[in-house]
Amino acid sequence: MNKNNIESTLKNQGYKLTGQRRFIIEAFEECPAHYTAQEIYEKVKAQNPNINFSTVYRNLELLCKIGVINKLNISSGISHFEIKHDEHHHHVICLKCGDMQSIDVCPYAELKVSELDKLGFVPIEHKFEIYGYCKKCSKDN
Amino acid sequence: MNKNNIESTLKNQGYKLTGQRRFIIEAFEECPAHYTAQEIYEKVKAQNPNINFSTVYRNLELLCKIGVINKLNISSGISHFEIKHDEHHHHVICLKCGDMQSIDVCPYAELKVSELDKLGFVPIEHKFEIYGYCKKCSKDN
DNA sequence: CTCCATTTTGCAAATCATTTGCATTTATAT
DNA sequence: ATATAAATGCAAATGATTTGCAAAATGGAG
Repeated sequence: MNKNNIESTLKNQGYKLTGQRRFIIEAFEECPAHYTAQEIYEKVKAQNPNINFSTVYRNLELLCKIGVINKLNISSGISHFEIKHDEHHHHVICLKCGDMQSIDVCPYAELKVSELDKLGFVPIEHKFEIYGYCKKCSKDN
Repeated sequence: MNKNNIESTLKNQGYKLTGQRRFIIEAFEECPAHYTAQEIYEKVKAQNPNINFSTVYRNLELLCKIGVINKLNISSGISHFEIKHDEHHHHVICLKCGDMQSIDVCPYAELKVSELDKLGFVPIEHKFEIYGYCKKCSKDN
C-alpha cells in the first residue's frame, strides 16, 4: 500500500481526494509505523495548521473502512492505526513506554481450528499481541 | 480461584473485606464468564441497590492489581473482566453481537520466540483473539 | 465490646478518547 | 463555470473511565 494505491482506492469508491486526506495518507507513508489519532493529527497539523481533529478521526475511520489501514485496539485503550502491509503480522507492546513493534510470527497459520468448528464460529480476523518490556525499558529497570 | 481464595488474597494484602467487594466477587463466582463493568454493576445492584458505579470500577481495578481477575481490552473498546482461571486461555469474539467465548488453544506455547530475543523484548503476557461471527450471528445473516 | 486510624464508599463532577449535528466549504462530474 | 453531493471545521454530545472529597464502614488494639 503506497500513497497512489490509497488515493486511487479512495476515488474508485467514490470518495473525494481532499487536501486533508492527502496529508493524512502522507503521514502514514513517511514512516510506516503505528500511530494514535492524536499523533496523526499532530503530524498533519504541522503541514496544515487548520485541520480539525474530527476530520482526522473521520478519515481514519474511512481509511479503515476501505481497507487501507488497520485500527489496533491495544490494552492501553487508545486506538492505534497502521498502514496495511501486504504481509500479515502481529505486535509486541511495551508495558512501560507503550512502544509497539511488529513481529513476523503468526500463530494462526499453524492453528488447529477444530475448536472453532465445534463452536460454530466463523473466523474473520485475529490478533496476537505480546506484552512485556522492550529493550530500552527492560534495561532501565 | 474461588471466593475464599479471593477474599483471603484481599485480606493478606491489607485490603478490607467490604460488603460491596463480597458481592462483586460473588458476581464472578456465579458464572465464570466475561463481564463488562456495567454488567457487574447490574448484577451487584440487584443484591445491593445502593452500590455505586465507581465502587465497582475501583474494585475491578483492585482485583486486577492483586491478580485475581483479568481485564480484557477487546476491539469494541469496552473493558471486560474475567476471573483468573488456572488454565490459561484465549477468546473468540463475535463481531456482530460482541459475545465472547473461551477457547483452549494457546499458540504461544509452540511459538519460536527467537524473534523476541532479536528485539531484546522481554515477554510478560500475551493475547490471542479471533474475531468473526458466532454460531447465532452467522446463521442470522 | 468500644474506640481509632485507616480504608472504602457514594456522590458529583472531571477526564479522555471518540463521535455527532450542522452550517459552510470544497471536489469533481457535467 | 456550475450544480450537487461529499467533506470540513467547530462546538457540543457521548460514553467509558477516573477522581476529589466528605461521610461511612472495617478491623485491630485496648
